[in-house]
Amino acid sequence: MKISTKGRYGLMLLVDLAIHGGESPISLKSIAERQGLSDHYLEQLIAPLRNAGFVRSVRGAYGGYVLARPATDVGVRDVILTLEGPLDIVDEDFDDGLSPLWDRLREAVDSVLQSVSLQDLVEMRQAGQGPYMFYI
Amino acid sequence: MKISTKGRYGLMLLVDLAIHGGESPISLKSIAERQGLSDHYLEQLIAPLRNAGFVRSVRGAYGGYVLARPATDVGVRDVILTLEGPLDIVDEDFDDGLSPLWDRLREAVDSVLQSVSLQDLVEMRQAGQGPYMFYI
DNA sequence: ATAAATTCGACCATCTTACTAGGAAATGAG
DNA sequence: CTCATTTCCTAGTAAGATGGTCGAATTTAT
Repeated sequence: MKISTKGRYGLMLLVDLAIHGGESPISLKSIAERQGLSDHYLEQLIAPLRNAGFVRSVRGAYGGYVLARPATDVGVRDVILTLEGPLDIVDEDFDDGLSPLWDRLREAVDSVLQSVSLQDLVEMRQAGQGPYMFYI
Repeated sequence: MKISTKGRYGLMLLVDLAIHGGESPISLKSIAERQGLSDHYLEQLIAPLRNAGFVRSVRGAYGGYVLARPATDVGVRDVILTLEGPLDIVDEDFDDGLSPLWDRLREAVDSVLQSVSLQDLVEMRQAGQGPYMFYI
């Protein structure tokens, strides 16, 4: 019952693009260095994000990636869905007679993810890095 | 991001015990037949449930298992926790700066599971098997 | 041309899942 | 006592997912 590093790296990737990105594209290498990740692995994660239209790519020297839409218009649920596949809590094709329970769980998760945008994550990260950080 | 068959079989097991169980113990074999599962596999699932005190076992001929507590006193969250381990949405030992998001997700899942008892599952199953079943 | 990038396809080690197999130990019925 | 029944315990295992690595082809700014 987990969200794997696929989804997490993917979100970190987009957050980094939102923070450091502007007009000109940003290379995966620079993102990987900033976030301490493997740039070769990030390639595999950004491919579906590109296909799904979250980012645009610019090939060649000084190329890289740019957010295709403003961070406020990118839903975390859609990103997770793209990288992790359908967020079924249980395997659908096996009936245990408890589907109302699994439905309620899925709705609960869905509702949280639905309510958060990429911009929210940006602010979340910046709050975490700020000089006045407290754990309440 | 799933609850595996471990947790689901475990819940089916306890629901079956709650429905068909009374004074005398019920054998895993009979449960396995009713639910269409492998009795040998169920053994492995009921072991932790026994250790956690959800069921009592009676060895020997005409032995089996009995619910240790009334179904209303058994929380679904505790059962899942016993069978699936901590229901962390993400791996804790890797900081992506997004912990508030993961915390909210865990709380949402926790709150749903917390609110459901084994007795609720019994009624859920019986409603699903009744003659007047509608999908709203 | 050359260096910096993306893109593409193959490969691999480790872990989890969902089992199966076999037997030892306990216990009630006859 | 003995035997069938049932729990209890330890291994093993096939398939899939996870989390990568590696090498090479392609594109493009300078």
